[in-house]
Amino acid sequence: MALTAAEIETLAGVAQRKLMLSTDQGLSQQGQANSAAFILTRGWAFSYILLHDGSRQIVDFRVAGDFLGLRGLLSPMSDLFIEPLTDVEVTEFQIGELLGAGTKVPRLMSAILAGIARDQAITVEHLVSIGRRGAPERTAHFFLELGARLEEAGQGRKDNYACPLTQYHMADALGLSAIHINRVLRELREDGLLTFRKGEVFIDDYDQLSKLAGFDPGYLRAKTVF
Amino acid sequence: MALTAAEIETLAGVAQRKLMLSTDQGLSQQGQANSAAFILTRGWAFSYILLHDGSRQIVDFRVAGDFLGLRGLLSPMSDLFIEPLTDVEVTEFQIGELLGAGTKVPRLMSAILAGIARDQAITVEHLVSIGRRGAPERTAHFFLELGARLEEAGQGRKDNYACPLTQYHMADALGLSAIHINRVLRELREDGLLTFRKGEVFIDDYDQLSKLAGFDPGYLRAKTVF
DNA sequence: CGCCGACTTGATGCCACTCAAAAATAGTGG
DNA sequence: CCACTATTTTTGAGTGGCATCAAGTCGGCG
Repeated sequence: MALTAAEIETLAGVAQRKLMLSTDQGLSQQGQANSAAFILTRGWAFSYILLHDGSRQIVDFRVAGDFLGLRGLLSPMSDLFIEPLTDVEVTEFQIGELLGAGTKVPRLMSAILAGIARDQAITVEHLVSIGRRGAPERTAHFFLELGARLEEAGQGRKDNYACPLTQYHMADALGLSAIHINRVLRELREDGLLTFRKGEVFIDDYDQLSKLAGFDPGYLRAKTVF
Repeated sequence: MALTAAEIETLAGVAQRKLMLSTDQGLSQQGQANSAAFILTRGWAFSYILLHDGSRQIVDFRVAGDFLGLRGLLSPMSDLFIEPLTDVEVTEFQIGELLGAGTKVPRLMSAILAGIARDQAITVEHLVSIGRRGAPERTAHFFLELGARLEEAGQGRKDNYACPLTQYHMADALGLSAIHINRVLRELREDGLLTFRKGEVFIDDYDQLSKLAGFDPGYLRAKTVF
């Protein structure tokens, strides 16, 4: 988001410490205890909600550069859990300090708000997918979004990237059953659109897939206010 | 959210002008042109996304006290439209001024962020509903949330409130067809749980309905950071 | 009175779920 | 290195929830 050197220095003054976490260490409660949040610097994580009947809705997969646990600090008793999906590296910071720095450096606050707005836009797009797109379109859209985000984060190419998800993860993110995800993936593969194999995504026909999904990456861009 | 007199005065210094709008006047583009956003002070509005195939996903219904169009200012080319559902009264403000006031009065900034976090929590809850709840549970949850929000806004009781929605609105918000919404409403009515008639909602058995929906209003509360 | 939007109901069909189980892959300890 | 187990992927069969198509009812309004 192109901060100046001075702004990055301010941010560095806030950043607290790097943490390494592995798959079994949830980090939603962790942050809430000491009102800390995180920026994910390496690996994948995901945020989800657990329903009373045991089913799970994954809200988003988080990759390098994304905030983690911001909402938990602004909303009490957040039932939104966050878990690493791979081993991850996060940098922890105090929410108060970050916002304090933001008040001193308006452009920093603007960047924070832009990040929050982007997360909101992503959630809305997921809502649209689940609410109004059929299973193949939804699945296609999912992998296109991931590709765009990963490429932006320097984690691969938008049409070919490593992806540590199981089909159960995809199912819980897309509001489908894992079995049906499997069938949809096969269909997309046989149509020469997308291949998911052994933790790697190959988008075989980017244009056709984008057209199928109605994918427009506009919502992933954020705008600074000041 | 209990601001002090001084804080409210700061807010009043920001507030620009009251506008009256009727059903046919969209207000998403309106705000973006002059980087203004709104607080809805009377009436109902709704935000939605239009898909290429003409279908519509309603993201949220907005009632008195809610922000309108905040995201459009933080995210470029927002494809999120906002429209009045009834005649509405809004107070317009400049986003820059609001945030400027926020930097001077940290508790105000905290309140703004809490509002944003609440909106995010609401969107996530809709995502969960559409992704993992069946049609009756989803519909029940919808009316319970509306009731809670309206009661908080002083617009009725959580178990009995005026509701100017058509079944088409509900369908597009809940990811169902209007026809199926109709059947679900009948079912809920016949089970003595909820009655929707002529623009008014009666929740006949609040506890049973909450249990059916798995409704927990915790996510509607926001927390101040400072 | 005639029209139009919203609501209601019935019939039919498909998309995606569930149940069931085999095959492939990964992880583990001997 | 191999046997053993757990996890993930894959496929089949049957079912059901919700969509779509079709048509009729009700109420408001010009």
